[in-house]
Amino acid sequence: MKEPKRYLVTSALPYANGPLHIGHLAGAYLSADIFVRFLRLNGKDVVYVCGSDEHGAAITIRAKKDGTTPQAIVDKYDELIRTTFEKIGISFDIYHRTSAPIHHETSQEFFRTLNQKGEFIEQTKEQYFDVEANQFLADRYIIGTCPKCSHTEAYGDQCENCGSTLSPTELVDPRSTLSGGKPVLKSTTHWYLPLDKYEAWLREWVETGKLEGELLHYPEDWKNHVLGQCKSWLDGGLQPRAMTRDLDWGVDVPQEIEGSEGKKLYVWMDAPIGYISATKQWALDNGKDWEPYWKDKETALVHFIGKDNIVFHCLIFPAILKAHGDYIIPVNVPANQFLNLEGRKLSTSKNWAVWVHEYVAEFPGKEDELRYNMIKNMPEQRDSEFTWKGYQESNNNELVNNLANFINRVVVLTNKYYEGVVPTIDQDVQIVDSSNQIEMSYQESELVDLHDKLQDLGQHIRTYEFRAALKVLMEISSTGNQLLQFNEPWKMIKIDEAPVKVVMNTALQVVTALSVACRPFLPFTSDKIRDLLNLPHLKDEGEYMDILNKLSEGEVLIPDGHKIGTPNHLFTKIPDDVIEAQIAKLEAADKANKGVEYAPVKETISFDDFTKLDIRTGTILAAEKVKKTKKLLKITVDLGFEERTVVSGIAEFFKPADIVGQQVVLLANLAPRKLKGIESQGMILMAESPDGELGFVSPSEGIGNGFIVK
RNA sequence: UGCGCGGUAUUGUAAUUGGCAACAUGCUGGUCUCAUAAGCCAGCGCUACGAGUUCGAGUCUCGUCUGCGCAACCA
Repeated sequence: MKEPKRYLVTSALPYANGPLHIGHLAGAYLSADIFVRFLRLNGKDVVYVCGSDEHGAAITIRAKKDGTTPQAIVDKYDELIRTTFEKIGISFDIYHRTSAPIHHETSQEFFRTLNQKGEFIEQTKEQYFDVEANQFLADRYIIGTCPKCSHTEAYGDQCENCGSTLSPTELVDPRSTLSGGKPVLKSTTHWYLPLDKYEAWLREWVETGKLEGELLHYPEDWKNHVLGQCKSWLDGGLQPRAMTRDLDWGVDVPQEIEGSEGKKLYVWMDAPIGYISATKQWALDNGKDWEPYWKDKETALVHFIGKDNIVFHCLIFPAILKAHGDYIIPVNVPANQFLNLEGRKLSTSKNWAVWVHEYVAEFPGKEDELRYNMIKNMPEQRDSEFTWKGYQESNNNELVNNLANFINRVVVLTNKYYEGVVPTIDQDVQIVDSSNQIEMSYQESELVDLHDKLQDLGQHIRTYEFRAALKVLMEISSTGNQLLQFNEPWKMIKIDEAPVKVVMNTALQVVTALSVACRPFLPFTSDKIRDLLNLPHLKDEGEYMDILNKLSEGEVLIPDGHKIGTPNHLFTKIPDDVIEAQIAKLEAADKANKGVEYAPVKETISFDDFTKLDIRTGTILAAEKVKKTKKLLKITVDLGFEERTVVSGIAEFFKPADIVGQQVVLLANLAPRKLKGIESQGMILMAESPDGELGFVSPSEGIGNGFIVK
């Protein structure tokens, strides 16, 4: 495969329903930003697009809850997300939004074309409709009683209690989570994309990189988990997928199509096409032509996403593009895994997150410090973790002690010895090189080494190994520290000036190289280093390529006689109290969040209904984990007059050994039921907190076993 | 439950085809004084468990335990 003529890079569209947290950054934005900044520094033709995803039911529901309009919600978060990205230095060529007219037109055009080409299948199905909320309900918005285990809080697609897969119509006594009311079945027609029809070419394309005989990518360039998940889907057999929904907030199905009334495009017929409409808007704004970026085979299309989006970007969106015709499909989808925070999953609803807009407000001027730690811990191959302690350490030990300190040493010494002027050197003077060797060590050999490292760094970025690339950057800085250390210019200056000039000149070349090489990762720092060197800021127009060329031609990067600036600390240490405050804030937010939402009170029952229940006191005699299950414990309860075996889904919260002797309250006349082959004879009553934590309900001290509870 | 990706030093992470287990941090000792109590040098310490294939296994196979994800509109 040839070097592409141009690149079109996308990051997943953030949903305009909340602010950005560090998990978003780690997933789809920082990596893409590094990639495109590097391409620009190599003089490549690249367009980087993104935008707010502003449609869908969640936004409508949110608006209803907040007593406002969907448009207001979307405007608020689009603005917040947009400025947050800008502050943290994500360098989109355009950040668009899916509410823009040009996007509605583009996605409708896609739908129209697919419809005309006969790609869709129309199907009519019965779906639950919430009369009160006046909308059809997605499976997740319906809860009811599980037909298999009688769990009363089963979702429309699955029962979390027994794990069985359900369809909403199987639920006994279904109710809407929107209004709480009983939904009615109503028939509705949708357009389905027959993904099963595309399965063969999708499989060949993903697994071999070949499409219609043409090699489009090497599968070994794709990440393991990306290939794995695609194969998993393909092996499971692709199913036709509805491309329309009954919603009132989204892109209309084109009006001239029969039956389009009240129908909106499904998110996957909407959001990814946002990449295309964003490109169109960018072209309009800049007097360019958008089409080569999406239609020319010499364009490399790269989607940066989180792992939850893999199948949509690797299978469904390519299928849509190909079904439409004329469009290219992605050459790679370097999905990242997930970032955890202090040992727990990031969660917007539980407020367990570091919000990026808060970070930039609380740590002004420290954007690169966050970027650095996040790139260092980017979940490239597996889930990884952000901790405030780790952030502090990487800042203090690596950015301050290694990088900033090296640059500061060079600037200070240059000012001290040469009044800030880059010294002219004698090429024939030997120095000690950075591996502590003196044989054949002239400035030239040291600069060859620098050239190799820069090349190595670039190679890692091209193969989406951003952590490895960052490591090389820090090695360059370490090498600089060693160069100073081994040559000890502060001693040598008293003996012989010639080698000091060589060392300082070389160190200044390294600093200049760093100002360019750090650009993709630490854009703000790049500008600061350029200021220290009294060189113009980078314009991101091929400067990386330039310095590589210069080095291979044996030219210097910063000329003799150039007057540099005065010393200034690039990074400062972050003290313990700042970190402790952040951790405390996180915990406080988490605590404040607990117990906020109460489930609504259920339907009134008669006293007779209540008396049907036989509830008894008891004590746990023994407990053991049920093999091959996550949640189940087999528990033996003493009821005084007999012992009962009960299988209970509490293993996530209690260890078997800890609950022996626990007094409990047991529903004793519940119909026995087999769970994992063990007969459960009753139900231990538990209190469940709004976020799903369980606690025992137990009689007060001194109450014996087998007593009736009423 | 199926399927996918994992489990590596105190901690966080690396390891093209099976071939000396690497980097950062930490800790111990040494050294330097240009620099932000920074730098540099030396040392300490590791492949979840059990089996198999192999001259050789972190890597391949099987089993066990275990984390996460997808299926199920959170990057």
